Amino acid sequence: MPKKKPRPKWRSGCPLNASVEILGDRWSLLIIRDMMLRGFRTYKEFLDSYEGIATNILADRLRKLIAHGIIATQPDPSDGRKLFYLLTPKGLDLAPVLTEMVLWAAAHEDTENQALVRQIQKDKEQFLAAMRQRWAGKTLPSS
Amino acid sequence: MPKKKPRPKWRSGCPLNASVEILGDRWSLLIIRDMMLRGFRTYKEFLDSYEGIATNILADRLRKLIAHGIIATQPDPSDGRKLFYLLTPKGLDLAPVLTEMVLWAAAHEDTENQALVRQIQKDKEQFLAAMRQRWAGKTLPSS
DNA sequence: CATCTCACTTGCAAAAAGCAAGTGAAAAAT
DNA sequence: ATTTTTCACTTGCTTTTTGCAAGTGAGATG
Repeated sequence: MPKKKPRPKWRSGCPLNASVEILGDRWSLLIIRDMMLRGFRTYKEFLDSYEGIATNILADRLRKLIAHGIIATQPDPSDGRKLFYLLTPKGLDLAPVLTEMVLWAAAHEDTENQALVRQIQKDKEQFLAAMRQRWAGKTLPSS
Repeated sequence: MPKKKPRPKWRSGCPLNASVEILGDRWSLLIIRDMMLRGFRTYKEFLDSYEGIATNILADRLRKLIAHGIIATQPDPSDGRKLFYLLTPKGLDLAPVLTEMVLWAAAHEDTENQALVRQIQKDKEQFLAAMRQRWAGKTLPSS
């Protein structure tokens, strides 16, 4: 039988490079933020998010995040038009990355949402534990 | 007197968005990795790094990192052609971000450099402390 | 003093991002 | 029941960014 993983062929084997190739653009992490911290689940919610992603870019990023096993979809049982996008365990594991990026920007740039920032600063580990708790039993398998 | 900060005008005030606007591309964090973990300091070293950044993109990213106060330059006293690029304290503060991105990719993708990964996994805090130690007295002020 | 190295710049093609408008299936309103 | 609205997209087009190849000028090296 053929290979299961036909080599995603990264530019290099460096783990940081892999992260950058998957997440290194101006939108992917914001979509994950909206899911993880704001509880957004539908296309429309992401589209209406404050930064204003274009609809074709959103569709593309959702496709790529699904392809990378970071998010997955579930039909809304009560509305045949709607699709729920939810994190996979791999996607939830991005919480520490987002957390550190929030702390870095809060420390060095003029940003808002100081409530969240102080909560993280107060106890990072318990913030992450709470996040995992919020998502317990809600993540989806990656396809 | 005029305002010191004439509003960098982010897409939003969210700290994660600020991080993404500054670092969200396919090269910036790799340059910082090369400086932080590999001790690269010159244009040529970055240019010859494995992933193969194009020279015009490298020049552009270095300019932007300087503009954001993440790196700064210092002339080589023993060679008038050479310029040393070094991290500022703000740049060094990206260590936790890089660290978490390395751990995430190592956990979920097929990557190399398991020696580094295991070192980080064994004791993240002492890894970061060692990094700060390595850079103690070597960071530059941001212009 | 000719050649080489270093840190870039320039010009152009290709790829990606951004914008506006459109589509089809399903739900809601009339 | 039929029109209208909502939802999750797609399509077409323009602008911006990326990538590649070649070139430049100041400074070092042989």
